[in-house]
This record gives sequence, structure tokens and C-alpha cells, in this order.
Amino acid sequence: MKDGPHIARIAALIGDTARAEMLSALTGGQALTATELAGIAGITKQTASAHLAKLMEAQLLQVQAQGRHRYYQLADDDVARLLESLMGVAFRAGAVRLRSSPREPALRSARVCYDHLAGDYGVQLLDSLLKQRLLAGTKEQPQQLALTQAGETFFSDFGIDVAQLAKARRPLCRRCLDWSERRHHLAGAIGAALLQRLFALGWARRAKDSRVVSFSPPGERQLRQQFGFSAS
Amino acid sequence: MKDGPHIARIAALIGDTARAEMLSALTGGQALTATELAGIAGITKQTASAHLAKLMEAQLLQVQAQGRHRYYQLADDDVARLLESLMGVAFRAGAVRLRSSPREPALRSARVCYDHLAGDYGVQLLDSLLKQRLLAGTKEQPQQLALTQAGETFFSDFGIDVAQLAKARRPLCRRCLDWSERRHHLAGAIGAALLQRLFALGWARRAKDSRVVSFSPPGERQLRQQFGFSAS
DNA sequence: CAGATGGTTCGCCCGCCATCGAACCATCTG
DNA sequence: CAGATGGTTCGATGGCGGGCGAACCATCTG
Repeated sequence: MKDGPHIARIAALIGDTARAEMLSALTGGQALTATELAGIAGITKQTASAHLAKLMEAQLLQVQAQGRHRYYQLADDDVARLLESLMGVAFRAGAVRLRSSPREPALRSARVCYDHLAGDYGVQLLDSLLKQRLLAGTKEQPQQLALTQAGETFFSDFGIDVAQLAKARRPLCRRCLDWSERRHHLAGAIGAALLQRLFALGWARRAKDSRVVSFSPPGERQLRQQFGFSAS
Repeated sequence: MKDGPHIARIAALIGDTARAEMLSALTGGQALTATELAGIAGITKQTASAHLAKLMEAQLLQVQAQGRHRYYQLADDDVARLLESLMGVAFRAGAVRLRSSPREPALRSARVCYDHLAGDYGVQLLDSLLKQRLLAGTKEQPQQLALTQAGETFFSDFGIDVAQLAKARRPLCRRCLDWSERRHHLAGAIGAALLQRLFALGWARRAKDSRVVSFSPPGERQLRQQFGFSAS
């Protein structure tokens, strides 16, 4: 009856409020230092240090030492997906954080998921790319997405160096399940590059200390026009 | 900084060894009674009862009272997916249950995932179905799978009443990520029906008290032949 | 009805783990 | 070098929650 991997260990790690807070913060994709994380979780450095050590041991995080700072990140986008998955279940269970209710609608509209765009905007964007056949499922493995010929030129025109991205180890296109919309949005190297590009163009920017992404009115217009999706 | 749903609550629930054990057992898809679950988790009925109450409150489980028995099940296949996702991360982190190492290879080969077939066999089966174009991604939403015309007749010939299944609320085809193979296998109503059919034909059966699925030698031959995949 | 079995409720105990203060190392600034 | 800031280690404390025994309700069997 004792089958499979030891779930409880991992779940218990995420199950502590402080650690969950840190992990959630890292879901934003930025690397954060230990003290920043301590601040976010509302605990002292010492305890944060202890927590981070545990998370490291379980390979949920990765560090990058830079001078006297230690930048923590999620180990992997598997971990990011797990966290989003948890949010999905928690969300449905009605366990939405009380204090942030004012910000919650904004989160559902557009937010950073690890390093790409999620929320209503993210979902609509993927839908639109698929409808225009700029992306498509590959033949052998439709769970993987691939750029079509048209898509490749489209993204190049949009200022994304597709060839460069394709060289990296990271999968180019990937689907990621959206907890608020319960549908997929675009992840992978292209997803990340696209979000970066949106920031660079000034169409959107990250809200301070939050995963919320807000579009400028002209940026939103441009987005809708170039990616061709209807008003929400 | 306090964004999104309250992850920790859910994770903490799963993070207790006893509860995790119960949930893992339910990942097998069968409904189990409270005392069975207590036995599996290695605790008394009373504490099991307390745990189950908590899991119910968080909407991770659903009950079905039948006489003096109460049959517990996972609330949803979202929950099942979450658990599989956790297994994936736990597995990678090297937290494989020690005591079951003898059974572990069997688990990786073929097991029940909620109500459909997972493991190496499950993955190969989906691959093969896709390669033969019996299944394909739909145009608008390639994340969803759909039966092709050929697939429909194939499954009908195999003894599965596709039309009947299509009537149900449940999605017909669905992808499910496999923690041991790190690739997808077939879930959804068809996935469930297929596994049932394999049992009914006597090609495979469930090991007692485990998620392991074992194929009979002729059953395996038949499977490889009819679904056309190479030896592993 | 009596007896057996499935589940729940209550109260108490105990162990684990998050938390912090204090002291300590490491790195950067000047 | 001194001072400041980032991070870790250690030890002590306190509280939460999982565990069980006992008693109780519910349902089925005869």
C-alpha cells in the first residue's frame, strides 16, 4: 500500500505559511535575496535562512551567490507548475487570500507566471496565436507546441530572435495551465521572450512587489491589434 | 506581496504523512472506506476520521454514504493531477519511498492513475494512438485531444461505446502528465473506459492493494499488436 | 431485541518545528 | 583598518496539531 514517491515531505515543506509565501513570491520568476524573502514572509533573517536551507535540500530552489548576496529562484519550472497547480486547487476551495482581495481581480486579468504572461490576457493571447496558426501542435506530440512557418516570421517581425532562442536547451514553446482561467497559456522560451518584449516596448509593466502585470492603454490597443483578439 | 490563493493551507493538509498516504491511495481511483484508509495510513479510526473531516472541509475529497459505510474519493481529477504533480517533484528530489523499492519498477512500468493507465505502458499507448492518427489535437485548442474519424471506429471495434461516453459531462480525451516518464498519457473518459476494457478482457489486472497494473503475457501480446507499439 | 461493526466526538498528552535572540562568519564600502 | 550589511549557526522556548483511549451514535445481521 505504500506506493510511489514520498509526497508528504514536499507538501509539508510548502505547507508552512512562511515558506509558502516565499515560494509564491518566487513564482513571479525574479530571483530574490534571502532578506527580501524574509521580509515578504514576515519573519526574521535567521528563520528565513533555516527555511531556505530546507527548500534547497529538497531541491525546490536554486541559489546563485553574487557577492555577499544570495539570489534564490525556483529550481525548475516543474516546481513553478506545481505551485500554480496548488493555487488552482486552493482557489477553487475558496481559500483566496483575504487581504489582497482588492488586488485579486488584477491578478486574474494579467500576471507573471514564473517568467511568462498568465491570466485572462495570457489565455487569450495563446488562443489567438493558435487560431491564426502561428502556433500549432506538432504531429507526433501534440502536447508540445511548435511555431509554424508563419509564426516564425511573425515573432521575428515582433523583435524576438527566434533562432537564438532555439539554440538554448529550454523548450521553445510550452503550455502552462492557468489557475484563474482554468485554461492554458503560453510558456517556454518564446513565452518568456514575448513577455520581455512587452515590457521592453513599454506596452506593459510589472506592478511593484507583485505579480500583477498592467498594460498601458496604448499598449493594450497595440496588443489587441497585432495579436488580434477581441475586447474582454 | 501577498498575492493569490492561500497555498499553504492545502499543502499543509497534504503534508501530513497519514493524510498523504490516504490521498495517494485514493489516487488509485477506487473509493475507499474510512477504516480502509485508516489501515492504509497506519492509524486508528478516530484519527483517520479527523483527517478525513479536514480533507473534506478543504474540498479535496468527496464522500458517498452507503449504508453504514462512507466511501471516500478524490473530489475531482484536478486534485488527482495535483497529487501526480507532487509525485513528480518528489520523485525527482529523490524522495522515493524506501520500503516499496521492490515494487517501484512495476509502478513505473504500469499503474493506475486515478482511473486510467499510467507509466511506461500508458505513455507508449498514447504515443501510438497519436502516431496512428486515432487521436489528434483539435484545431482551436490543441491542448485538448479529440478522436479522429478513424479513432472513433477503432475504439468502437475495441468494445467501447464512444457515443455513450460523449454524452457525459466529462471531457472525452485528456492528457495527464506522468511523473515517472515525464511525458503524457491518456486520461479523460476514453482513458478510463480503455483501462476498464483492458481489465474486462483479462489482458491486465490490478495488483491487490496497490496501483500496480500487471499484464498477462497474452494480454501484453494483444496490446502490442492491436495498438501497435514496439517492445520496451 | 442483542451483538457486531463502521464512524464520530471529546479530552488529554506528547513531540515536533517554527520562531527568535545572540553570537558569529563573509563580503562590501570607505 | 573600522563599520555596515547580508547570511548562517546555535540554543532555548512555546504552541500547534497529530495521536490515542474511552465513550457514544448509526447501521446492519440474526
